[in-house]
Amino acid sequence: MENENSLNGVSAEASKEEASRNFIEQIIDKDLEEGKYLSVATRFPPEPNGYLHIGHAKSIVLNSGLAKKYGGKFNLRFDDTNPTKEKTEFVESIIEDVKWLGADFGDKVLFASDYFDKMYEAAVFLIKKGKAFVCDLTADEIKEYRGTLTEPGKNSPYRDRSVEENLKLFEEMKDGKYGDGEKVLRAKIDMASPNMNMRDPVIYRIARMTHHNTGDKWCIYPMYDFAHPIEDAIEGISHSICTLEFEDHRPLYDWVVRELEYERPPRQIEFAKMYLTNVITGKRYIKRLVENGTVDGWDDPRLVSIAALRRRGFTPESIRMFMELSGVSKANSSCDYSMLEYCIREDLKLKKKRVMAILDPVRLVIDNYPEGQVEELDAPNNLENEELGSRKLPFGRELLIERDDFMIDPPKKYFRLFPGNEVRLMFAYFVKCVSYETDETGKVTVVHCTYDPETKSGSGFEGRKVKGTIHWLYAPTAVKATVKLFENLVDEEKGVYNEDGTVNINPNSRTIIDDAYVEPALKDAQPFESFQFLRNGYFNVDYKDSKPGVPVFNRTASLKSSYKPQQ
RNA sequence: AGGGCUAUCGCCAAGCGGUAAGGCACAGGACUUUGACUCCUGCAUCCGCUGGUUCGAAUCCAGCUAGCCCUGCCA
Repeated sequence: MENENSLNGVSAEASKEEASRNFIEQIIDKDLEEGKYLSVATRFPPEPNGYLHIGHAKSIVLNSGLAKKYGGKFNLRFDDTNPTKEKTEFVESIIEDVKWLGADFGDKVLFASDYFDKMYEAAVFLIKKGKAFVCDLTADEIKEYRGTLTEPGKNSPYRDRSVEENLKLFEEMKDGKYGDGEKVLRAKIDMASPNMNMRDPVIYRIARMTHHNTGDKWCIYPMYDFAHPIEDAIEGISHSICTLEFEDHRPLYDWVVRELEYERPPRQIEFAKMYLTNVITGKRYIKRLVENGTVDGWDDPRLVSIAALRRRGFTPESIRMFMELSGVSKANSSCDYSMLEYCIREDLKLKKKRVMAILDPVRLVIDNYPEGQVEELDAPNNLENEELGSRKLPFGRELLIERDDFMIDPPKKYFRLFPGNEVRLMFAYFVKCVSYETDETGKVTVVHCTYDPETKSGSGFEGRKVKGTIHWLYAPTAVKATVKLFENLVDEEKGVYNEDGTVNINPNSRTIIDDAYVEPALKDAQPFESFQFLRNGYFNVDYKDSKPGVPVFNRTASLKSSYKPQQ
């Protein structure tokens, strides 16, 4: 019955999902069963005030995934109720990132600001019910009146204004009769509530700012706690999923939808944000790193913004797999980066061509190979996926191999090249090291080998086996390329943050290799193209630094290795 | 400290009174034209602590402890 063919972790995970549902799905199941909702509608409601990062991806994948799973709808809605922080630049980048992640929001982007008229009407409705009042207290006074965590607040002296007066005052606020901050509209709830959010929260403030969407139409703007439930209700959201810090706001959320008398009010559910261990996501920290040149920009491949992950070579599939794997709960947690790396390797493994690149070259000369002779060898692009076909590789007397694939005096269990040892050149012949040359500093400059024509790859030679297989490039046609290797931006020994608010940067977070070499065909690799460089990892063509014919490769992830160099 | 939430293997995370799933990581081994992949094997006698209820508790009760969040006219 069950699909037994699970090539990757996601489908295996998906079938398990049938048995074990996360706590949100359990709530939804129950709601649907009880007829509380007829269908599922979710949303991702970012404020357009910055770039999206891996943490936001959790919410996007969760919400859009839920809608898909339950055959419901998923909305992308900008929560743009505070013009002082928001920019069109960010709405564009967010749309791009959400699309890239593969979340289906039905081709329409929604804006909270499109509901400003309805929110205004809702506020008037509350005033008429005697549930909201215009307050003249200053911000400082409101704070004073609010009380503290352990002491109740006290009522505003303006709390008992008549409905008529409130109506008039609120309209005047809208019409611009008052200066910024001069008056606010407040919900009339309970100044003695142990929940600070319920102590007559401000629901509308005056702010003369040009809004990125509505321009100068409004000088009053609704607060999050008032606006959000209305946005959800207008869109027919069933389950409004947000993060843990809004748990205390739920009573207010419920108060708003109840007082506004919505028929099938949305339900807020909170989950724990997912973090990655030892990464920087804070805007102000990243801003500083960008400004002081520690990183290239907001999409520096060492960062974990969606744009950075994309540039580094992560795929939407790998991000989604990561979110599946890491689960959903209410316990604050921080995932190891290794889990994300596992996902990208898993996704790329069968999809990408496996080619040869030499990151740190040393010359290898096959002494008994005819000078001037060049042959074309056939090399499968992916031994585990025939569909990727094969390519021809030039081979001749002078090759380039990886410097650490040769050792003059190797430790035990080193089974690459060393004097007297024979290894296989991948897709080519067995070669045996006969001698080597060094420069005056003792650095190896040339490795001399002899090859055995009988051992040609694909010839079916079974005469003897070798323990090691190394990769190589035919020197005359190898293409020089730049390769960038990355380590965590953060110094993991020290942890992310210092007491003084600075971050600990790993001085070796990026290694730029200008004289790496790749196969001839890679000269024309296109931006965002990915390859596995055999034995070196997965690499992706940098879309910013590459130029036509001169690719720059970012290492997305290394390959795992159980080889431990011994003393 | 007033309120809210959370505590299960190094990291995620199932579990919902019947005697600790799974994944990542890690460690062995097999296989191998990537020391990769794949495949085996191992990895919590114990569920923050202490009591209690029960034939039986990670799951129920009580009390503690620790962590996170809340006093924006931010979201």
